[in-house]
Amino acid sequence: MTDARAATIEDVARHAGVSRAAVSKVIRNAYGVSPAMRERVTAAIEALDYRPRVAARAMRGSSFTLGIELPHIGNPFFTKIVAGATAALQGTGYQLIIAPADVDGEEGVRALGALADRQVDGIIAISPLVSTAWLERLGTRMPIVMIGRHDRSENYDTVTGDDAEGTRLAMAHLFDLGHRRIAHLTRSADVTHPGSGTPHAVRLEQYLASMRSAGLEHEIRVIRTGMTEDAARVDTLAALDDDRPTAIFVGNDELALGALRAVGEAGLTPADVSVVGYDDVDIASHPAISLTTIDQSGVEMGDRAIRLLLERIRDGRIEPTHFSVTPVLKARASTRAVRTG
Amino acid sequence: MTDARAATIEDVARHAGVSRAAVSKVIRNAYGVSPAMRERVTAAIEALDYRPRVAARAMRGSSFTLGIELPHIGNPFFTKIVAGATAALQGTGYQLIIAPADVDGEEGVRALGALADRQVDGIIAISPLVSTAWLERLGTRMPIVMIGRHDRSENYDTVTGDDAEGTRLAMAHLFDLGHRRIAHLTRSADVTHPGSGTPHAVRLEQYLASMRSAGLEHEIRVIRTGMTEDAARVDTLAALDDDRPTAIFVGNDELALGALRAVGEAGLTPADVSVVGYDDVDIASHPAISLTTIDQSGVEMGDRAIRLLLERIRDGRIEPTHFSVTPVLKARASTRAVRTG
DNA sequence: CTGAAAGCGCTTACAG
DNA sequence: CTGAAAGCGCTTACAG
Repeated sequence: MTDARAATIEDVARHAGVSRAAVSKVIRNAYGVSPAMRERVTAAIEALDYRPRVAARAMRGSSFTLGIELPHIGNPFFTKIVAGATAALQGTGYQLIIAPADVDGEEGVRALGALADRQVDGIIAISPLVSTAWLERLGTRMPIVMIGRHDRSENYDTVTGDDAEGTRLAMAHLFDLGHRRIAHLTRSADVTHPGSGTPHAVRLEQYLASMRSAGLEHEIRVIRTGMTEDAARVDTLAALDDDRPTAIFVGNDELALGALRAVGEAGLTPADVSVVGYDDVDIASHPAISLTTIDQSGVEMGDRAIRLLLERIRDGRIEPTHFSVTPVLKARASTRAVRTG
Repeated sequence: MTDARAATIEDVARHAGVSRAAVSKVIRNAYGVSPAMRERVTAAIEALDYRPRVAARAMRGSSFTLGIELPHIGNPFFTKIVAGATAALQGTGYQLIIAPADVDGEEGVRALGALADRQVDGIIAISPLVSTAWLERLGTRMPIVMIGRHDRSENYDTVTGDDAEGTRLAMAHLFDLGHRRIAHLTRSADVTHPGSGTPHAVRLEQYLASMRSAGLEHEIRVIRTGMTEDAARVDTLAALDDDRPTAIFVGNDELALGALRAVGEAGLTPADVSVVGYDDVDIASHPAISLTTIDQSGVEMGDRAIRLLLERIRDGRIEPTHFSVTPVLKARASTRAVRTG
């Protein structure tokens, strides 16, 4: 009835006939509380349906909230990372909040800043488009795990896939199938800046290296596109010209789905143009899609990122840790032996 | 250098030689600030790289944060809702945080509670598995928009698809193709409880009604499954027995993809067993998938939910509003005319 | 083991 | 237009 405002710690203390400090201790499971007091307080909490305000707690202690910055919520690979993180958080008392940075590339700073402003106890940043210096500064303020990028720092942990190795696997697979004219479809130049350490940068560099060491420098062809499947479809379609490649190594699965769509729309099949993706999102294994790709276990990445964060928060770890997952080739029907003619 | 702790409003006030109240007014763009003072404060904010702590603001005013509860982050339809919401938030000064409830059905309460504990200024709840009474109580405390469920309340807004109409479109399409033996693949009984108003409940009821009014009561077959594509694959496979249906109307696209996979694994094609989904997720239109489905515009739902929330927060609207999007049939290759034999 | 008091960083009336 | 003071709901030393 008199539901006007939710109970506060003051209400609970009064109801139980104890001090606010005592209630606080019970809530936090702190030492120095008699069983009798614990019982009375617990009963009062129950009776008043009391829940501590996170904002008030955050002012003095911690917010029991971990934040994850998502560059593009439409990408199912990121979704797998979040699923892994969510599962790892079960029973820890911490809550995950996601800050989507969907709109454009510059939004990463905003999303990360928004998490910091909310006093989260730690942040997972997925291949954020911010400078190492910026992230390092944030890392002095709170625990950070960066997923994806290969640049390291004393101030934050990293969880990465071995993108060079993954790319080598993909290229070797195509070479084995007899392909020589292999194009690479990747994001715009600002995401693949050499030395930036982004997954896309590393994959591009290794693509170039693999082509060169196979003596195929003259066959190198880099196609640029945006962040979405549809952008990839449009840009692939434009690249299926007279001089078209026999295979395309694509920077990630979401873009590879667009490339596959383009191949179909051009009246071709994987027998004409093979497509390899990267990530192994769920739909890649669907028989109708059957996309050859590199599995880099997003679930494990999310799980690991949470563990690293909790180590810093609860165990007080300071030294940076760098964890790497091993990529695995998933050969499927979207890659075929090159036509001999 | 002395980056020990981030600047507070006190630091800014001192730097600018004004009171904290003055800084607060400038931040909030409140009335009664001379241009000169505004300029000095702005300069000080810039110089100190000051950002107000959200937790502190939330204690007195608002958190400028909106929360969205996601039942299952793996479902790309929910992802579209989030994308619509994110876009609608651009330039409003509000930030969206997502609370995933991925783990199991009961997690909805936890996720919603977590958002409430964080003093968000408003909440979007996607078909939450909580009672109307529970949600109503929450609605007295903060603005709420519920997406999906058809139950209404004086205390919150709703954004729904016309699930009965969408189901009618799907069933009419199958009838037109000559199907009679049409099964319905849906979630477990606790999600389709009659009268609960969940989308799955409404779709199930309309499936039954459509079958009955077509004189096909004896062909009714309801197959139950879990929340994931893989669960749907397994349960569909089990249903492709000697007495198998010629068509399956599936509760949503994610499950329909699993059903499609099962059809393939059973050595059949849509020419043997047609499949209709619901939602029109992106991959449904991929030529290799080509899933017939009902488009209910998740992006528009997310956009609308944000607008309704902001109306309550900023304009002080009190009367509940109910918004419905109109479903559209997307007929594709996963539905074929029934074989005459 | 228990509690009174200070303080976290803001906003909000209220004086001036 | 400007500022001093109270207060939001917690946690944290510090006494007792």
